[in-house]
Amino acid sequence: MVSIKDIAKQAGVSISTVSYALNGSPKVTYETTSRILAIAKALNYVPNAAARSLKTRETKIIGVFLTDFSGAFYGDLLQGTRETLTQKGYDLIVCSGKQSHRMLPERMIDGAIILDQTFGSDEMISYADRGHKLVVLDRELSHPNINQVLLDNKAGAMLATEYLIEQGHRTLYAVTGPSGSYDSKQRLQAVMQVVERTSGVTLTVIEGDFNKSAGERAAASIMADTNGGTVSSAVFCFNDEMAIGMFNYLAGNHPEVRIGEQIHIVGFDNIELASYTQPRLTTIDYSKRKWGAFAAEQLIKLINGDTVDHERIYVTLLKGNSVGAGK
Amino acid sequence: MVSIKDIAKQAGVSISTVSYALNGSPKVTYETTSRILAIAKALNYVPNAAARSLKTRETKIIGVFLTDFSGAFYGDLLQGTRETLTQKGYDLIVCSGKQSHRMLPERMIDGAIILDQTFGSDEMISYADRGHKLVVLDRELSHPNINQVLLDNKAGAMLATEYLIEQGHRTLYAVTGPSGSYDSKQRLQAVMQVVERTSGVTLTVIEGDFNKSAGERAAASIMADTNGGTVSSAVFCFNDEMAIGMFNYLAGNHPEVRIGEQIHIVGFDNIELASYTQPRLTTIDYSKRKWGAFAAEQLIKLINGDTVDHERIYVTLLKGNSVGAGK
DNA sequence: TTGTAAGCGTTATCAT
DNA sequence: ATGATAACGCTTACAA
Repeated sequence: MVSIKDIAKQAGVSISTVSYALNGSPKVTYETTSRILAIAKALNYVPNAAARSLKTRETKIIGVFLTDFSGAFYGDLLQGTRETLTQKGYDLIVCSGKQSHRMLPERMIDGAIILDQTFGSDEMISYADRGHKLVVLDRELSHPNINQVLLDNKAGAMLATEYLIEQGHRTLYAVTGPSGSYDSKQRLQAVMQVVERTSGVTLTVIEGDFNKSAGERAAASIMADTNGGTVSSAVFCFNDEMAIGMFNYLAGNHPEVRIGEQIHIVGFDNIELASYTQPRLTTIDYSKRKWGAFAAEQLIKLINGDTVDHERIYVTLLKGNSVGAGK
Repeated sequence: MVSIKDIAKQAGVSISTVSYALNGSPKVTYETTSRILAIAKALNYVPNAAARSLKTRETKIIGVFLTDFSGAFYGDLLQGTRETLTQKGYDLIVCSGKQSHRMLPERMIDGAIILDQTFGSDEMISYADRGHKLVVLDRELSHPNINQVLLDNKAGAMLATEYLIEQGHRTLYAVTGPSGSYDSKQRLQAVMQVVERTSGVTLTVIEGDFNKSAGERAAASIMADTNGGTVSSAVFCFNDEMAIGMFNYLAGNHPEVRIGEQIHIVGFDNIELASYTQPRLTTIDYSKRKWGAFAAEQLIKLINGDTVDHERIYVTLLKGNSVGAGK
């Protein structure tokens, strides 16, 4: 491995001069600087990150922590994050799994953006207490070193529920996320709020887990409830994944039940797949890229010691054909 | 930041004893070890990655480099990689973009798995020359420090082409990837080989780029060619993404043309979306998880100085309903 | 303008 | 069984 020491030797100067030169310090003559740069290039010199960050106590790398790499959902978010970070002079790495948590306390990254239910809040707080900077995307967490960038879940859930009611539906179902999910809790609260202030509406809550299989199970249960779709029903799945599971189940087991006629379905997230369902899924849309970009921005501010308010990502109702008018 | 120095002071021992104790060396008494461990925990001690890897010259982290984070395609691959790496005591980070290339030469990672067309082969070779270990998933590269784990592109392309011919189709189209793509080149070669040894088959090659839009353009061009689908045609899209672009274009612009009847389509990759197309896309399938796992395994072997042969991922034809019999 | 030297937090060799 | 100490490659006062 070639180090600044080797360059110094070659150039006949001291290592500090080399260091200054490499970092473009004006303290070194243009002449020596360019000579040193030339030698560095000739020797194929590459700085050693470990040595540098041992000294500077920063790595210029931000970590994004996800539950898994299933991607479909995260692509745009990461793209948005990366763009912003690049522009601020930071690099981005994506991590998943308990093992990789160490990257933050061990200082391999300068900060973390977290969208990972399995990441403990207490764990995060203990990191924050030690001075590490975090942005959370999936929970509320109050700490000077933690910022939140959250979806406007309540607005989304209200939009969805009100739309179903507006369309004349009175037999509502809500398929939730896993019990620990902040997003799911928020959505359910909003749904109940809307239902409570509307008379004549019945709501059945079905516990799900944000996976396709939960959507299938929910569909089965609803079919049992509604006499095989004879009674019309309107379902708000708390994410698109489950809505699609529901589509699949119905297509496979009840081909006679038509979505948007006997059963009406709304999702949440507007994932890519949602635009390929037949009929097109009605869902809650928001800019995943902006979400990622905001998170990055907030994190950099935290790192720079700027004050930051929590951010909120606004959502809209995207009307597809999976919801029709109630009779 | 609390360091082993602090622990040493508290415990009234030297830093070397602390270091040994923390690393579970048998040189230190069980007594002192447990005392030191207790103090470390009490002080909330976390080792500093930079300092350690400055000394040990390793980070126990592997980087996977992708063209982008669009995920849909990479989820399983990364999952497979991560499982294998975890088992071998390594962590995984996912990187994308030119910026992040520095991680390898700067020794922030112990090795790299590369599936990124934009990563220069010459760049990789220069890294390999300096002793860095790489596994490439998207090109052939001969170097003692580089291993390849490649798809069996030829087999896949042959399966697809032969199937189309077998089904009685004679007017074939091939929609390729971008000109630089190794996978695309391999597939095209195999297609041509099959076509050349079969009489009465005409092949038209349409240049694509692995994106949906290329599939749309190709569809338009084929429609023009075949008098709006009046003449039957059979298309091998070199990936599913383009095949789906083709589905979209046809659904939007030629609803009267039925896939699997007037036009027959085969894809490559069997991405998740492929199972949602109507009709189900016929495609070339392979285990993405196994691909990732192999790559990880090979890389660890390289790092350990073991000898490694190149690996190959086998593929199969997955029959959907997007190809029917030719008349 | 350039050099000297201390120090970042570890590991590991050599003494004791 | 434990301690002193050098070293890893770099940054940065401070001195010259």
